[in-house]
Amino acid sequence: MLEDEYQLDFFYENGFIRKQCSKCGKFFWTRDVDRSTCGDAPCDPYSFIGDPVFKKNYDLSEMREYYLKFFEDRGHTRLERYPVVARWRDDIYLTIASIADFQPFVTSGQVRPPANPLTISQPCIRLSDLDAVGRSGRHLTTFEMMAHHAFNKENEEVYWKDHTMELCDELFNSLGADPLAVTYKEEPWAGGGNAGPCVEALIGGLEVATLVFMDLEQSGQGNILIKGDQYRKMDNYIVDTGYGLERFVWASKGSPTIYDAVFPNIVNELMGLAGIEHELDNSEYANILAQNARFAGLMDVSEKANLFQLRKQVASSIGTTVDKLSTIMEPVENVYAITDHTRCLTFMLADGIIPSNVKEGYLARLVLRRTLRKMNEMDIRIPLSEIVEMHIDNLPEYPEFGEKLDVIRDILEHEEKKFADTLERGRRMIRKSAKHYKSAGEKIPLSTVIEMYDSHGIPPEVSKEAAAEMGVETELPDNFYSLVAEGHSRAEAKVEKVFPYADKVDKLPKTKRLFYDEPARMEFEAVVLDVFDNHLVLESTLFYPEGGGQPADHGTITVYDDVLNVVDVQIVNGVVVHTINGTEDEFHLRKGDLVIAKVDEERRMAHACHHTATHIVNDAARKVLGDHVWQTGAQKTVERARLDISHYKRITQDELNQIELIANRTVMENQRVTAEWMDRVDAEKKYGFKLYQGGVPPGNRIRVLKVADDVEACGGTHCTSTGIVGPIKMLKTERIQDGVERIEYAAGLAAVRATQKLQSYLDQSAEALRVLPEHLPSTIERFFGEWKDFKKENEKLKDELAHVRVAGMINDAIDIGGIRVIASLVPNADAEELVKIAGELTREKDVVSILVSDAEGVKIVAAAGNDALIAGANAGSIVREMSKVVGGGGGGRPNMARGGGVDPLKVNDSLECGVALLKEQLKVA
RNA sequence: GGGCUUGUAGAUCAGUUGGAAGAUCGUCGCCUUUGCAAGGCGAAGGCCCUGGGUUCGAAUCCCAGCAAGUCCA
Repeated sequence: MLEDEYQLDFFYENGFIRKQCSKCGKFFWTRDVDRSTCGDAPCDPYSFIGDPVFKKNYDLSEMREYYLKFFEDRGHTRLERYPVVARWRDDIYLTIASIADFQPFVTSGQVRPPANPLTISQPCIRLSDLDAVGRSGRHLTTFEMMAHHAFNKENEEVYWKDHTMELCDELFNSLGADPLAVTYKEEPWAGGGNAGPCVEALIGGLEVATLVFMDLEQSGQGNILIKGDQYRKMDNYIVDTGYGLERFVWASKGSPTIYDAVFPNIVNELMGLAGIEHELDNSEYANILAQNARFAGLMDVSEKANLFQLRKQVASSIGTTVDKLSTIMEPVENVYAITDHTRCLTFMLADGIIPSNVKEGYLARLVLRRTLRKMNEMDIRIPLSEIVEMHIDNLPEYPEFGEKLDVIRDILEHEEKKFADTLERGRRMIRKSAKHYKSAGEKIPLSTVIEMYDSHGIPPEVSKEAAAEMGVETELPDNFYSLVAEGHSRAEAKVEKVFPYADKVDKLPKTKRLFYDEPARMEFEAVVLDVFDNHLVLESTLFYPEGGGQPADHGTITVYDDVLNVVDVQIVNGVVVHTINGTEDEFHLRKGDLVIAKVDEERRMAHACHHTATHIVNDAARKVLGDHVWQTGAQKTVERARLDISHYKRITQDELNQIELIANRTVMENQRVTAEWMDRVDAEKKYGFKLYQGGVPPGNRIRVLKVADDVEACGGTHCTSTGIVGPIKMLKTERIQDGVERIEYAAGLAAVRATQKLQSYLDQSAEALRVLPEHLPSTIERFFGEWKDFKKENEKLKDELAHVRVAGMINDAIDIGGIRVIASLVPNADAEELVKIAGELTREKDVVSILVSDAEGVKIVAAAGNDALIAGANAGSIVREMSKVVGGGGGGRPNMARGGGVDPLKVNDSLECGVALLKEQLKVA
């Protein structure tokens, strides 16, 4: 079936023939009648190294510009790149392909494309082959996907396969590629719920472009089977191409590795710092790298076993040993990886990712720490920010990077310190553990190494190294990381809550939402469209459904004489569903009834104040903390609101005060709050992706809300001007994740109430201490100091008291088998005092003391001096038995034990019991 | 979003089965020394993160919170 897809006029008219690869069996198109292989790895090895495929060599910006200009000249609109962090999507963190820019709404046909056809060079980040980066000679974490896209609809076709192939082929020809060297391999493509035929463009053994003709979508009813899944034709069909900028540059230069082609000056600089002579003019050295890249091109080197295979092949091809080769290659590979990783970090941080322990922030930290480890290994002792600065200088076509330099430097310094601390902490833990296993004469077990990594972030090599310094071996198998993964329990798939009547609701027309046009109106009449149990759908409503962190409106709906309470309002696919407190039996509503409804105005106003305040605070936070601040969540209630923002440090009280001041200033300026329905594409162009801080709404048109300098796509109900918000009172900050700060505040009347509450805390505290509130800090400090002094003095007095008492008590000792025994009641003494007395008494070696007190129930302490112990006395068992008598328990060591009970009347019985037991122990009849 | 680890003296950390809060470094005082480095003797310094619970008794066990670290999606 799919075969027909590739029978293009373009091929036939341009002298191509379809062949089947003699090695992999796949079909491909070529102009070369003698060719028998498809041109892709592993069927064809790299031939471009040392033998560039284009007539001229290009650096990144030249190549990018050439490409974009080429497509611009051929009717495409050039688009600015999108950020590497996919702010407009909630299903992926990073931009992994140019088409990701247009998913999901443009590709689904819901939103018109920003231009059609268009061309773009989109920086992408893929961390899936992290281990291969540096080793394979071709893998990068960050690359630019140059692309031209055409979005076709039935009866509105821009262009499809033939023209796409034509453009691609023309591009190669214009760059001076040998037409006979270019092959186009057929390779059906599927991913992310879509699929379609695809052609890979290959030259010199290198895949440089992928041309996807996306025209299928996954569907249970589909009749096209690809890789076991069913697909069906889509109404719209999309030309999704991807040309690897870095690969084009590499192919144009023919350097041994892609790294030497893409950022040669930084590679050289770092090689120098690492003390490696990276002389590509040296043909022997260049040959090693080239051979490595050629062989690596044929395999996946992210696995250790494969890496060894690679080494073996390269070693034998140049006539050396694996060991010798490894000592040459490993440092070079590390430097390549460092160069690549730092470029990745440059894009990540400049586009606003804050390193964190969750989400995309974790990915940034992962790359960052990996880089630091490699730098450490290579003994490159410069701040990370210096390398990042080199990249920024190297990428003048991204002027926005330079503007972020100060924040980036700050973040990097902070992260470097953090990692150094973590490692130092880890080394200490390992040393401790090593000491333990050394004395036992054992290796450090795997479980410890896993825990060090999993719970404390200490890479296994670091553990091993630290242990080795102590002369202890470490158990560290090759499949360490998979063992770590095994230890993790599988996350349970969460069951998403589905509205039970979703099917029926889907058939109803979308509810007219009146609250946008008439934000001040609270009463309305409407016709009932349908009723499901206690859920009610009206044809129009003033009730705001929960959304955007704003809770649902409450209120009443009156029908005939029944007043029904609305306790929840949700929106299901554009249909607003009101939930009534009660069951259907209790009220009598039918389709077509006319109801009078009233929204709880106070609740709505409180929400509106907090919602508008949230935008104001967000704006103020960005002004105080910096432009990297990004809203990651928000929630409003009647009493308070909270805003989560990305920030790499804790917010200080001083900063919070500033935010509060700026926010209240915005309020006092009484600026108009405006909401405007805009075309999505226009809005994005005008305001950027900051629009989507509160979430990404669906649809072609979005509601753009402007509050002060904050512009966001927001569907909430708001105050009409900032003055109406009233005072904004900061309540607290909280660190909900590393890199995410939560600010809590109250606005309007809630702010006044919050302030009053704080005031009452102060007043109550001041009153309790009988001072004025302004004297609280000094008074409390004094009190706390005095309390500590009293505590110490109390301790001292008890010591002295014990000392004094002891003198009297020792005289009352009775002799039991040569041991002096003091068994007595010490009235009102607490356990602490008894211990002191007993301790004091038993400094005499031949003494056993059994003390009982009637404070707070019964306290019992027994102690035995050294001679008494030898004679058989055991305070522990004495106390245990005595405690039973008074209805409690106790125990301790033979020389000192404590216990107690609840029955003070049995104090004497208990003492007698203790003495009797002691006699037994001392074997005195 | 899920998992794991940790909060004890100024710092780094011990603290057994629940039963007398410790070590090392640092600080202070005295001694030794021509001086420095160091050594000797001694001292100060603890809401054992917070709040509940279990218990005669909690740094220790349980629950909740706060703070910190870390792995993964």
